[in-house]
Amino acid sequence: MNAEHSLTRRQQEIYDFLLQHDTNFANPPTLDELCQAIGTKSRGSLHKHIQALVEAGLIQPANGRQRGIRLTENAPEPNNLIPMMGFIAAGSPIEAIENPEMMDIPEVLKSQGSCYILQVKGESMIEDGILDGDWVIIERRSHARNGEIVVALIDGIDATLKHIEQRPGEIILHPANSTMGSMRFPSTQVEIQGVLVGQMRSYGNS
Amino acid sequence: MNAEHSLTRRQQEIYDFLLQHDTNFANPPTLDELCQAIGTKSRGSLHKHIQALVEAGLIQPANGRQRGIRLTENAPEPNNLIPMMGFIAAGSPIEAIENPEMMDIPEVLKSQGSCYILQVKGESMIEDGILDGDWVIIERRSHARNGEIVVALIDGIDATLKHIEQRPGEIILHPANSTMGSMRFPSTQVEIQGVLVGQMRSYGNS
DNA sequence: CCTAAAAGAGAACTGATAGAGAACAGGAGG
DNA sequence: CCTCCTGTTCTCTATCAGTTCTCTTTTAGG
Repeated sequence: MNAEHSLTRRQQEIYDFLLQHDTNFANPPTLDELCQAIGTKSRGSLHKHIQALVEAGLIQPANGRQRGIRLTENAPEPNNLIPMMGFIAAGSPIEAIENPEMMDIPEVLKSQGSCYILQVKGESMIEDGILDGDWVIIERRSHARNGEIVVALIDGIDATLKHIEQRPGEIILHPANSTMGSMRFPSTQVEIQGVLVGQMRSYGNS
Repeated sequence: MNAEHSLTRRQQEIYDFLLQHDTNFANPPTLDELCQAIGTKSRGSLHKHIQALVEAGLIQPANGRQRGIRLTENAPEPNNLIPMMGFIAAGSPIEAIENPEMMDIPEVLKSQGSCYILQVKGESMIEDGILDGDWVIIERRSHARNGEIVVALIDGIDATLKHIEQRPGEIILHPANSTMGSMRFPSTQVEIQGVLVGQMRSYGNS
């Protein structure tokens, strides 16, 4: 976005310290604490460096109310908002929602890639602890490793959530429900739409 | 309407004290008692902090009749950040974490009340789709309806996640694992610490 | 050697937080 | 009635943290 604001020696030093401090302590350091840690006696001088880092977008500008020097990354959750796209049931098209609601997802439940949410209908994955009504977080991907749980599109119409087993020329989809059988298709007939990376369930608030 | 919901250092300190006091004593503390506990000499100053906490919705506004500083029933956590408090395994104390990490939870996974997160160890609830390593969101509550899944504290030591069945004078805890049996205790021996309201699982990033 | 950028020291200012203490109101109880 | 307890409101300071400023020292490059 902006020009390459290369950091000076001291700026880099301060930024590194903040990164380290961030992982070790709950509260961001104050200017005075920074002075002591970095080894300088003047708040004023240090503040000049802080300003440079703020302009570089690495540090959150002070807000009056909140104290401490805090990195931009952890303060306002950037956007972990991912869309709730619809419902998925074994053997029917994904029931899309016209106006996707965004949900704020904790970091650990999503992957690096582009994700979306589907709500599960049916019990085909019940033995893996995926129940009717659960939300699943899907990473948009067209390939998967064997054994992963994928959203598979069959004949361009039916979408289903299953374990995948890819063999030469064919793809086998395994449910996690001993009352159901596996399904076998020519590779050309199945398209991987995404891979399961997270799951959520709400109790009682229906 | 809403102020910045971030508490100041002192406000947090006072709120923490009240939470702790709440679990140890029957009656809420008076302003003077609070002064002594927190370590300040002025009721007036302390009252300013109390007002801030009232505005944040964490403390009940005074009602004339009732004396004492009392917490709001089911006070909401400020924003949607709720703390990851530790691990829960059937039949051992909750393994607390010294520095609770906050997780940003989607609205649907939590309840109105004060919540926290535990990570499940073991397979005692596997048939309800609660697997080893899952995160569960617990609402702080001391009562439950029969059939709900609760965090139950047995003899003040062992914590466990089970279905609860309350009968006159006794409490039965049911696992969701057909290889395990139910456990039966006198009511006095079991304390409900919270009720399961949500659940999360991460695939593959482990 | 000279110059400009980077870094440091220190003083002064601003606003938010915090504490002390005085004064007031309203109920409980002797 | 008066007095204690408790919550409330108020003013006056003190302290802390971030900001801004000026002046000097160090460092790097031509």
